[in-house]
Amino acid sequence: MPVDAIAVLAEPTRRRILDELRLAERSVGDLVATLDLSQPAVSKHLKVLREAGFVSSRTAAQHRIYRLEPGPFRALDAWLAPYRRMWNRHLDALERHLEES
Amino acid sequence: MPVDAIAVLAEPTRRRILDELRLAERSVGDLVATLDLSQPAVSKHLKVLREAGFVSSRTAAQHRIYRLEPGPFRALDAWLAPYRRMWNRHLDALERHLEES
DNA sequence: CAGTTATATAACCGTCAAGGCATGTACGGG
DNA sequence: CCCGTACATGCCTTGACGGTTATATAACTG
Repeated sequence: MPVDAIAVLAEPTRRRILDELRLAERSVGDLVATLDLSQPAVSKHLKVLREAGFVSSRTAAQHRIYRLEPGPFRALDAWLAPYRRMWNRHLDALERHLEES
Repeated sequence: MPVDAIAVLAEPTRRRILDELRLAERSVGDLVATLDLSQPAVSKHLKVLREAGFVSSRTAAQHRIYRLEPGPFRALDAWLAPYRRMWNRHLDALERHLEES
């Protein structure tokens, strides 16, 4: 991975942007309006998200439309997988315990 | 959530600690040895992980044994869920495309 | 209970990243 | 073409965070 996907997600504002984009594509201006943040700040976060592969942009007239890209989310899911196995073991143990009682 | 679980995971050293603990419980000294980091640094990371619920500790003689706790991992998985739906839609679209060809 | 081992905390420092303002750039409309 | 709109970039300040050294606390050991 070129940049650290999890570190990118650590920023709450960036997660808010992703939540917005999960619902629909958005222009930068749209995001500025809904996030109540300065336009440069939003653009900078979008740059970080873009370089980490979380979003892509296309130019539509004088607007830039941003959309989600699934790749890094899948990478995060893959990172989580071994831990998921762990908590499934916990669940199994709990089930066995419940069956015994 | 009291603390931001994703921000806690943003630190590479903390992820290394979690990777170690995924394999087995470890004392602080064990972690210091395998991570090649000062003992205070490790203790501070463990404190952050503890307060975020990623690990718990028990006292065994003069050692403190740390172990993973699944809770925050499950929370992260839950956060990821709506995005997982998104990339599954992508997969569905890809499958339809392949069927058509 | 004095010394030693294992871990936690304190104080300090350097770095880095997020935000604001000012400015640059690109694109369209008149 | 030139102006206005939409967005990006540069610069600066500030606050949060990770690391180190030094010190405090806790628990076993003889």
